[in-house]
Amino acid sequence: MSRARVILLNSAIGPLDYRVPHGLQVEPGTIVVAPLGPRQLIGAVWEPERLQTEEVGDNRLRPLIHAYDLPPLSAPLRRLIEWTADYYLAPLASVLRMALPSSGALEGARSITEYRAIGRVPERLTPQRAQALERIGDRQGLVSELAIIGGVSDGVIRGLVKAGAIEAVEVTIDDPFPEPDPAHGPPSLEPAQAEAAQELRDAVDAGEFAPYLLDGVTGSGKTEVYFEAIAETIRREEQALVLLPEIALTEPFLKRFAARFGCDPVPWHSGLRQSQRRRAWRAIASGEARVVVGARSALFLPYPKLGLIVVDEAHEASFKQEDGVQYHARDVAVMRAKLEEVPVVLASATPAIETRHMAEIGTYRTLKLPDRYGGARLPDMAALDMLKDPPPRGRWLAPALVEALEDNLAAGEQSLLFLNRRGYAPLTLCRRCGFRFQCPNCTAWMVEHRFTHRLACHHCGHVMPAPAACPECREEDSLVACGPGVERIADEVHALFPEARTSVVTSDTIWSPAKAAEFVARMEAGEIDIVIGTQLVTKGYHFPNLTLVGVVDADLGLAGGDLRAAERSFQQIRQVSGRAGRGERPGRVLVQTHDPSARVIQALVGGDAEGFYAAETDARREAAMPPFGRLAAIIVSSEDQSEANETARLIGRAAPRHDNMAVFGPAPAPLAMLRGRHRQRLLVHANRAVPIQEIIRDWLGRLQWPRGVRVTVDVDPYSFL
DNA sequence: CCACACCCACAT
DNA sequence: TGTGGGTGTGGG
Repeated sequence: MSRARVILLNSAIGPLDYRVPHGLQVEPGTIVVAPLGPRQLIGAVWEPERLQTEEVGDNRLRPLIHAYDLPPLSAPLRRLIEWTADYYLAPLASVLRMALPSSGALEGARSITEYRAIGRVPERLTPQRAQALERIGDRQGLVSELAIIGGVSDGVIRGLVKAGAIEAVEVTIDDPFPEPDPAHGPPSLEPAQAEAAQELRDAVDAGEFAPYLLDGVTGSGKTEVYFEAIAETIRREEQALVLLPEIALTEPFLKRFAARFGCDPVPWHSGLRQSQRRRAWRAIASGEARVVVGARSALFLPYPKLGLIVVDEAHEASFKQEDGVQYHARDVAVMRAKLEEVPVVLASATPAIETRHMAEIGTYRTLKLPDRYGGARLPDMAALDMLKDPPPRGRWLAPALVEALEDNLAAGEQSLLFLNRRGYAPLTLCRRCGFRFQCPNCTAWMVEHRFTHRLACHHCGHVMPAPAACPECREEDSLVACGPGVERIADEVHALFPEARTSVVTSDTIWSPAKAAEFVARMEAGEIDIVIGTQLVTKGYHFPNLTLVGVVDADLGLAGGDLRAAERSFQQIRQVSGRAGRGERPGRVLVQTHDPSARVIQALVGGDAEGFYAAETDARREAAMPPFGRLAAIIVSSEDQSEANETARLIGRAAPRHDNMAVFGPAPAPLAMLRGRHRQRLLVHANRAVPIQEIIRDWLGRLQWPRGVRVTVDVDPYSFL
């Protein structure tokens, strides 16, 4: 009897064995439907020797219900799914789910039935029938369409179908994607670019695992370089995958892609509609989709002929998934490239310390683009001391920055103010009784959004109408906004320059590629003088007339003091600075800070990236922090605070002792309550050589806790909330 | 995870 | 005796 071991799309149960009924063809990777109790679940057939299960006798096996007529998940993808589940301590089913589309796409491509005459005259040729056949000729369409063309009723057409004069044709409505043309818009590359492009083309041709760090300052033309590797991949009729950190970035990418290759690539992101998702998934799985550009989730799709992976803006923290399977797309991309035996390019102007380290020890090859493209110069940077030369009370822009904005307006050039804080004000309090608006579900203040007249929690999405009176002391007009958000800066700009045309760019205003496109178009048409934006505007965009960048609060990212705070601030301010002076006119960057002597600020202003990175890297090495050591966070959460605390203590007490490993906590997580759940955290810190996944799996696997308590492990955590 | 059996508390 | 909610368990 033929058996199959199946991973079901149900993260609570392990692999199960099924009987393969006669006539069903399955092999590892085949996507199947299997019965589970009274239900039917989708799953994937796996190599039995790679999965442990309790042995079950033949007599207890139920038969598989269906095998989809789709290419099986390839062996490299199966290994990637296993590796990801293993490394990030996630259920196999959860990782498998990322490789499969929602069930709709598994059914055949959507099709409709059209009809056309086959040129045979029916036995009974009535005048109506003759007229219809005459007029229809060799045209094809729905019954109703043919009836209109033929000038007859639907019934006549149906009669002709029955009489065998017209036949049914199944037509898929999933149009094929256009083929990008590598010869469409050949680039003009500068010598350093051409050299890097050649090396990448060679790597694509070699068809081996080869990780690259493509390191070039903002505006140095990294995209053009990896486009040449993509062109080579297309020529070889293989597939290329480009990962971008946010969908807001796809817009400028798509434009440049279309200019180079004559059409759009296949997009993959969370904003796709069901039908688009199905069409894209099927095109990818069939190999028809040549170039896919997507968010992290595109990484697990079943490319049958993958030839190249590019991770653009590879330093971006948003590549780390923070819910569900907490994987880092940059790292998984490298692993996929290794398993698929293809090159992978990590492109960044501000590579992460982890990535730089891999390059330094020679694991990654570095391709450096030292200069800006077309002779454009990096912007001049200066720090503004907010203690020495502060803005007036209730304002946030220092006089020197206001002056610079004024000059830029007069010169007809565009400016950008960067503040990584959405909304109007991060905190609202009552002047009379001191009441502060807190989220009922989270340890967080409610953020005022003046555009929508609401208070919102940025962690759980809880909203309330902006109140007129204090809910505590009932005093009216006693509520004051504390601190600035981008909306408040926009207000200040309006007050200072009533004639200036402004645009606030945050995830509240740019929530779709279409919105991003609209913003880009308005910028390029010169319809915006001053952009006020969050980190959404720090990357990817290229506006030649943008010559001034003001960083409203350079100290913001340094608060909290987590492992990567300084690095992140440096990257963010560097990236946003990179928006200035990308055309012929030079750019200028003014950085507002309360501590101009801070290392980050000094490095930014002095342009000493190398010195900054060297110092940060030394500090990490000293403290045995990543990449020199390993971290994992264990988050225990429950709606019941004492259950969460109890379980966290239980886990803490059971902590195994190992050389070169330490367990800290439990302690309340920095976000002690999130979405109504109380959270405790333990932190595991170990030497690089310690197999922490294995240790944590054993450790937690021995313990039990009440239902309702969730224990999640974040391997290589990025967020320390 | 989901469906279902089981048990107990409380209403009828 | 009936019903509903909480709890525990099996699912191949």
